[in-house]
Amino acid sequence: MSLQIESMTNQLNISEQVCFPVYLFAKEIINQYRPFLEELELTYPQYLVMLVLWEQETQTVNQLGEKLKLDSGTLTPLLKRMEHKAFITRIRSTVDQRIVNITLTKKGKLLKEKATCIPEKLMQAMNVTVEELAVLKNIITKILDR
Amino acid sequence: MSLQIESMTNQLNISEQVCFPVYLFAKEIINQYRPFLEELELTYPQYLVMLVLWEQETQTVNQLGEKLKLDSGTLTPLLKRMEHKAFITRIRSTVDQRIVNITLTKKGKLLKEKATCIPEKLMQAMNVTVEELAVLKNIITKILDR
DNA sequence: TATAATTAAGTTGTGTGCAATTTAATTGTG
DNA sequence: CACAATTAAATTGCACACAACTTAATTATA
Repeated sequence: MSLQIESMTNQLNISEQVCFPVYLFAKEIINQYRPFLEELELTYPQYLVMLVLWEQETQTVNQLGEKLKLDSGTLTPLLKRMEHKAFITRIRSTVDQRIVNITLTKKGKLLKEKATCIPEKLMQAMNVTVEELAVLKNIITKILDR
Repeated sequence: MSLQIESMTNQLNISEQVCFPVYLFAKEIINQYRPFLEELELTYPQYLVMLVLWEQETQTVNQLGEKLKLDSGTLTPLLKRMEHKAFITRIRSTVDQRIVNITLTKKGKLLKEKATCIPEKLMQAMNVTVEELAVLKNIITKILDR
């Protein structure tokens, strides 16, 4: 009895933790994206880079890193792989030789069309409603913006 | 004007996506845990293993994998690192030689005390309320349980 | 009871993610 | 102008995460 009570009120009980479901949820989202993104030859982080570039086709490594919260240690090899797949070009700025400009190729721009259906497909695959997503996004962005 | 409207209604606009904040949030949680877990010589996934083992001190690799949604490709090297730090033992079952039993060492059990304050510290570090966490957990577990 | 099927871990290979450091270029200051 | 400080990427090293495969052991079945 006392054992059960201890277990039920234990802060370290994994079922009580919020961080664990968030961790599982983030992994599950990436796993649900995988089959759709494989058709585009993209991983999830690479897809995020494409999302940012589809909004503005040329950006520095730094700008991408700020928007995606990734450092050059992650981005440099990731961008090299994307360059190898011919979705982007990596061209060092002539004005400031420290800066590398990342630009969408024609192939990269064309990929946007094939990607438009993905958010819809993912919602269906995960069986979530717009309302649930709205509440989630609302709480999470509120916390992250602090 | 039409460009602005296009941008505002574009499903691929990263600011419209829910998956991106979830991805950022999960990373942020791990980053907030890092300094507290470093004091215990644990990474976040290793901490999750400890949470599960603190509830039941002996479990197979399979059982851990099911609870944490990790496969042996992730768990085997992770558990070897935890064994090396003497938090657990890895002993192959004599009844079924395929099975490896993971058991907390004394050092591993003692670590629980030092960990009790972590959930509280994390809530303060991330500046979140119990209510926000409850709503988050409620929605996420509902989606994951489908 | 042989042998096929299944199961549990482990291995290999690829791709993040981040800390710490390095390299090269630019900017700031005496 | 010289030199220190700063900045942008790249590099190195370590730890996941997962797909695909292998190995060894157990179970099921003809």
